[in-house]
Amino acid sequence: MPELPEVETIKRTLTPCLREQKIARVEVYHPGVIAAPDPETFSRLLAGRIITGLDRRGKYLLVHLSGEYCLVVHLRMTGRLVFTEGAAPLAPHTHVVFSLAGGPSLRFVDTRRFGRLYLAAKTEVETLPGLRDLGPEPLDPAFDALALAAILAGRRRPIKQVLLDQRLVAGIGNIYADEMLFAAGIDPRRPAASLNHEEVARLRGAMQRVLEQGIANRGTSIRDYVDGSGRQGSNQEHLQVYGRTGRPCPRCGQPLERVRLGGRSTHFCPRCQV
DNA sequence: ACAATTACCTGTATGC
DNA sequence: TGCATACAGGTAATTG
Repeated sequence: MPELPEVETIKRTLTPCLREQKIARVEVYHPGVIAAPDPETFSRLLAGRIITGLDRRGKYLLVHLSGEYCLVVHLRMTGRLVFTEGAAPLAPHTHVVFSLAGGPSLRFVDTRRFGRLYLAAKTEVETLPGLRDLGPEPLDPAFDALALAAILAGRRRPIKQVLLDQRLVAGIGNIYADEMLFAAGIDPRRPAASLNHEEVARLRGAMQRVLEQGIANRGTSIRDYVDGSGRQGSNQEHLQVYGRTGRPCPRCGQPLERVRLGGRSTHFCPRCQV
């Protein structure tokens, strides 16, 4: 599922394909995926604009456009944004096609249709529902142990649920949350505020290492994720605990366990994570 | 203020 | 083979 490293990889693979390209025409095959404005206005306002650059904020992809507009995309679980040369047939579940001048296209494909697209003036991007309350970027140099400590202070919720709360930290999903807690040797069920200074510092280091490794491996492809060129990542080959229930812990050999935490499956080593 | 639950969707795996 | 069911999980809305 597209979490921070996957969206970052999509941003990096799409940027050279899309920069300075002109959107000639936009076809919406499933209006439900357009969050705002209404699909007709969405298509009309996009046609003729130049893509000036791409950005990422949490799990959101921002496509900057001429005329001070911005296309905002959230892929949720199964969404894909793929650059396609020429007139290849549409993949199943293709909901929006952005035809670029000269023949190529950018296609939004999403089997479960959870993903959403917004078109907004640049000035209102920060005020969109999902972006307004987004927490800090965990890979920002300013996100140090002190910043993490301030986020955890006073919170009795399990540490994993805090890591998944986009209002507190941006971009972490179920896979990377499990991996970073294993890397830090911390039990995902621990109340967030129960971590001592040393554990907070360790977790912060693990968060950055695990996310950087995900990016270096071009994302985790378990089911649906592919980058902007349609290629799979390789980070699934490096997962230590996610999806490995019952297999030996890579550190101590104890069988890995799975529990449900806040409705989400949570993978951990009962011996290494305390 | 916080926590738990449900809705949104469909493909895949499993059990009978 | 066919059918029912569980499960995957990001976010918003709802309920407690």
